[in-house]
Order: sequence, then C-alpha cells, then structure tokens
Amino acid sequence: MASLPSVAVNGNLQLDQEFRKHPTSFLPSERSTNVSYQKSHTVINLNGSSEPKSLDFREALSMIREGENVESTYYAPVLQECIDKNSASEAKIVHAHIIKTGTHQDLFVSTFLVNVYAKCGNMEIARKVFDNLPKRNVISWTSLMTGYVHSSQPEVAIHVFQEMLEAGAYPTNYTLGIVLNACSSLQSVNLGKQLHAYSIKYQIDFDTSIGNSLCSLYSKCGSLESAVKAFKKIEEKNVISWTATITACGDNGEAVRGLKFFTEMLSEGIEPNEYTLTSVLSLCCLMLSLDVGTQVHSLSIKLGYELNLPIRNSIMYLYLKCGLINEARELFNGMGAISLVTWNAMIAGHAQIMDLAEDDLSAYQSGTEALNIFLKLNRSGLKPDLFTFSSILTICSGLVALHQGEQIHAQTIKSGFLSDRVVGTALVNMYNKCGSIEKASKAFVEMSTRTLISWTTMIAGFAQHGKTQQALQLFEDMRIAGVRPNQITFVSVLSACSQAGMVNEALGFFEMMKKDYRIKPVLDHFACLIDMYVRLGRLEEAFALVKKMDPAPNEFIWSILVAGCRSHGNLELGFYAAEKLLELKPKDTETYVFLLNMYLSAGRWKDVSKVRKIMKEEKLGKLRDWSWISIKDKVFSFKPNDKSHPYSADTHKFVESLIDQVKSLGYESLESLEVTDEDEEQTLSYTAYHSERLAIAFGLLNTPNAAPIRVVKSLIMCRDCHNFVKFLSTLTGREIVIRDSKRLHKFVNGTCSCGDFGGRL
DNA sequence: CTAGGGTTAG
Repeated sequence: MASLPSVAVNGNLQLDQEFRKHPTSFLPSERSTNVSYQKSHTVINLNGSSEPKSLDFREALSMIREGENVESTYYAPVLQECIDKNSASEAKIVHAHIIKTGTHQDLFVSTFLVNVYAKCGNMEIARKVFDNLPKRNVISWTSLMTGYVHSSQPEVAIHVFQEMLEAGAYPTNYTLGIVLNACSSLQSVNLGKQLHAYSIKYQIDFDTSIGNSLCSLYSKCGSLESAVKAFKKIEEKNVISWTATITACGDNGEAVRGLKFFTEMLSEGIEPNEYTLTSVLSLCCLMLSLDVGTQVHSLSIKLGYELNLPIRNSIMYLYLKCGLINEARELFNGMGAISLVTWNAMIAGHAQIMDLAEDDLSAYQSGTEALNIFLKLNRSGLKPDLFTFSSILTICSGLVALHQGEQIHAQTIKSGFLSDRVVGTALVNMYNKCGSIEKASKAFVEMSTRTLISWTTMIAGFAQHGKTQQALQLFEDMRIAGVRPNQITFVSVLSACSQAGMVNEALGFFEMMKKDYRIKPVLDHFACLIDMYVRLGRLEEAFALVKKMDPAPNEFIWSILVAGCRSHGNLELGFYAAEKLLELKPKDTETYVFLLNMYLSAGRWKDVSKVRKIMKEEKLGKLRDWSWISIKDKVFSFKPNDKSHPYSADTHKFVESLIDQVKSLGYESLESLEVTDEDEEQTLSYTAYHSERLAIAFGLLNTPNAAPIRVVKSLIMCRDCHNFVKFLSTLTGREIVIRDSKRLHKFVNGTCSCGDFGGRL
C-alpha cells in the first residue's frame, strides 16, 4: 500500500487554498451542472430511447468477442454489464479489445474502464488505466476514489483526493460525498469536519449526497446528534438519507429512535428499499423484538424482497437472537444461495444464545452446534473471514475448548486475519477463558495494534487469574499508551484489587474513575468494592457502602452480602441482607439456593420452607449441577452421581481413591449441608460426587501425565469441592482449571487463582 | 452515496 503523508489522515489538508482556486464550483447555482458520469452515460446509452440503435448487450459482447470493430459507444453497455456482474475478468476481455482497436484513446471509454475496474474491486488495474488516461477529469478522479473506499483503502482514497486537488481539478458534491465516506471508514472526524465546514461555506451542506455522507460519518464517529442534524439539513431527503439516519440510530444503540424515523419515513410516503428494511431489522435485533421484526418481514415480502439475501440473513439472525433456533435453522436450510454472511450470522447467533442461555446445557449445545456449523463452512469451499473467526473464538471461550481454539488460532495466522484487532482480542479472550494466561498475554503482546477492548480483555484476564500486579501494571501501560479506559476497564481493575484485598488502591482507582475520567459508577463497581470488604471480613464497612451507594443495591449486591455473612458467621447481618434479597424477589435460582443453604446451616427450618415456597411461586427453574471436559475433539459431560456414563464405574472408583489419597495430605471433607437442587429436597447431596469431581477424575484418567485439566461447571463450585481440588492439584502435580458459572479457578500446587474469595465460597 | 455478520466485566 502506498505510504501516505500523515497530514492527510490527520485532517490537515490545505483545503482552503485549494478550494479558493475554484470557489465558484460550490455555488448552489452550479449544483445542477454537477451531473455524475454514471447518469450522463446511462441517459445516452442504456435508457436512452432517443438512441435509435439501442444496443443489446449480448449482441455487443459477441461482436467484441469475435474481434469485430465496433463504435466506441458500443462498449458502454458491455462495460456496464461487467459492473453489474462484478466481473473483472469479463472486463479484461473487453479491455483487450479496446486496446486492440485503439479505442483506449477515447476519453469516454477509458474513463469508463477506470470505473469498471474500481467497481469490480481490482484497484491495481484501475490505477494503471487511470495513469494512462489521455486526460483526467473529476469523473475519473472520483471513480478511482470510490474504488479505494470500497476496497477498504480509505487512506489511499484521501491520498488520491489530495493528488486531485494538487492537480488543479475541483471536486463536485459527489466527490465530497466519497471523501466523507473515506473519513467515516477512518473515523477521521477532523478531516470530515473540515469538509463539512467547506460545504457550509459554499452552501451545499443541504445537498443530498453530501448530507447523506455527513450523516453516516458522524454516526460512525459516535455522534448521533450531529448525524441527525446533518440529516435534517438535507433539502431533498431520499431513501438513502432516511436509511442512513435509521442506521445511525442503530449503530449508536438507539433502536427506538431509529424505529421512529422509520415510521416517520413511511408516513411521508417514502417507500423503503432493501437496505432500509435490513437496517430496520437490525434495530429489531437490538431490541430483541420479534413482533416488529415479523411486521417488517411481511412488509418486505409485500414489497417484493422475499428472496433478498441480506433481508433473509437479518431475519435468521433475529430468530437466533430471540432464541428461536428451530425457525432459524429451517430458514437456513431452506435458503438456496447463501453467502458468508449467512454462515457468520448463524455462528454469531449461536454465540448469542450461548451467552443468554438460562442453563448451561443449552449453552453447551449451542456452542457445539456452532462448532459443527464452522466445520461445515470450512468444507463448503467458502473461506471464513474476520467476522467468522471472532465469533468462533468466542464460542471456544464459552466451551473452554482450548484444543479447538488453538486450531482456529493457526487458521487465523494462515489466512492473515489475525492482524485484525477484533480477532486478536477474541483470541486473547479465548486463552483467558481457557485458563491459559501465558498464551493470552503472548497473543496480546504480539498484536500490532490494540483497541480499548483488547487492553480491557487482557486486564480482566490477569484479574481473573489472580495476577493483580500484572493487571495494574497493564492498566498503567494502557494509560501511558494514551488509551482512555471505560466503565468496564474499571470493573476489571477494581476486581483485581478486590481479589488481592488492596482496599486503598481500590478506593484510589474508584476516585480516579469518577474525577479524572468522569465515569459514573455502576452497580458492578460497587459490587467489586463490597466484595472486597466482604472477603476481608469487614462486613460493617460493606454494609455502610451498600446503604449510601448510588445506584441503589440490586439483588446481586445483597447476595454478595448474604454469602459473606454466611461464611463469616455473621448471621444477624446475614438475615437482614436476606430479607432485602427477598424483598427484591429476584428470579435467580442460584441466589435462592445460597439463601436456602444459609437457613439450613442455621437450622431455621421455617425459613427454609418459606424460601422453598417462594421458589415454587416464582417458578424458578431447578439447578442442574453439570460439568463437562473437552479432550481433544470430544466433549464428555457429567451429572452428579452419574452412573449412566460408559466409564462411570471406573470414574467413581477413582474419585473414591482420590479422596482417600488427599486425606493423607490433610483434606477433611466438610459435612456441610450443600443443596444444589431444590427438587432433591431430602437428598442434601453428598458432595463426593459433585459433577466436577467426576469430570476431573475422568480427565486425569484419560490425558497424559502432566497435561492440564480443564473443566466447565454449570453452577458455582461448593466450598468442599473447591478445597478438594486444591489438594488434588498438589497430589497430582497437575494444573486444574475449572470455570464455574461465576468465575475462573486455576488450581496450581494447592492454591487457587480466585484467592478462595475470602469466604465467599 | 444506503444494508446483513465480530471483541471487554459482574
């Protein structure tokens, strides 16, 4: 790629001097003369009924193929066809003929050729043809720029714009629109604003194509208000203007507002096109509104877009997001032609389902299904792209499927997509979630550029692995690198401090967040601080903070207190917190089980039945204790006391012998009453066969001696199992990683990365 | 010129 003067990207083009040479070109009176090349050509050659010899494309192509001499105007429909078919190879045949007949000296034809190659995405040839043009005009310059913008080389487009100004050509409104689009891709507000200023100065900011481009520029730079302003300024709003505005709302998370624009558009009598409809459907995805989505779907059928692929993709994705897996699959299977986007939507949709899944069984099923889809995609002949890789790596994170994740890592290297920052971040996250902090940080260091999310992901990774110092050091590095932390970054930083019991540091960061970065604390920040006090047994301070916090505590905050009070034996405060928890009537089954266990250990049977009653009334789902381990390409799952498993007998025996062995190291099994499933009222289950023990035992039996063990568990680990695994890691010398429903535990040599969470177990 | 698919915490 051509190297650019940095001034261009920084938005320091000397526009004023250049434009002053041709000030009148922007006067409104001249607007009507800015007819684009496309249009004038179309009028003459394609739709031109005035043209007696309206040429049939086939006829012209066969003449050209046979090497007959044709008039220069004969080329236009053929070249147009190449654009429509997006076929650079066909264009090359025509191009050869043009050269042979010497028609390349014809300005009209050769300029058209630039346009054809640019539209077909072959920028190397487009540039060569452009360089050999007998004469350059604003049309050829603009065609070239359009090509660069479309082939993801916005910097080059701006560079060409600069060349054009230097050459003394002056831009039309259409040219400015293209440059503005290049600014959008680069997120270069500065240059965009300069162009905006000039369009105001020359009073063409109400031009439709400039307004449309301004609208999407401001939207992509995160300023929805400016985008809407630009839209409102447009004198003659067309479908594109409306669509750009609706998209802007969606991109900035304001789905409802986008829908309002859509209804307004309809009431103005403007008919949406396929672009509008897909954009509205993505609003529905944001709102998870199947209702509106279905209506838009019928509208699109009514308007004749039933078979439109983007629309079908959007609807399929909407189904997945709303959890209608079967409907989505039906649509997927019934689609004749599908694109990579279809595959990607399918995989990304499963990642969503995994994320939102109520129970881990369905999460796990979506995950494995997504892996299958990915395999099918690889066999289909299509090549996965950066979207595919980011989604599938996220799937691996959720499944703790390190083996698959590593294979995909290799694939991202081979295909070159690892250089994408989102893919790189997803990879770091995958290694984090699989418990391999070393590989995560290696992947992070190897990234050539990082986003805010990359930094945050890595900080969170260190925090989850109990590497507080590294987390805080990285936070410093991030600030030194000039990256501004966000709300989530601070959640990770605070949780790192909380784990290490670093009260002063945590409070310092909390102040820094509010004062230096003007980030309003949210519940998660308070949760970290309260968790910290609870770990240290400083329950009074935890309660004091809960009382004065803003926003007011939710059930999650109270559940931290309940758990803390229970393990620190402060039942008085515990019951107070429990009552608050009950008042809020959370639907979270796990929270209730916590509560249940607290009453159980206090022997307060009346309260036990009270809680059980509420659980029934609230129709809370039962908790399934369930673990899985993935060994090579296979996944093995275990239920507690699971006897159904083919290897069950061996595994159970092995668990028994492991318990005996760790007893000699000092392990004492807690005879506590740990309820995991409200249905099994009388069987206060014996912890010996909690699912993770079976999964670990199975892993120990079926992997090489020193190999790490990685297990996923659907519930929070109980205290006894946590203690047991600590001893087990010493006994076996293995690294044991368990991801439970709340956090990551990495057991090495008798200690756990979660720091035992100071009593929250 | 406008559309569909991606990454972070608790």
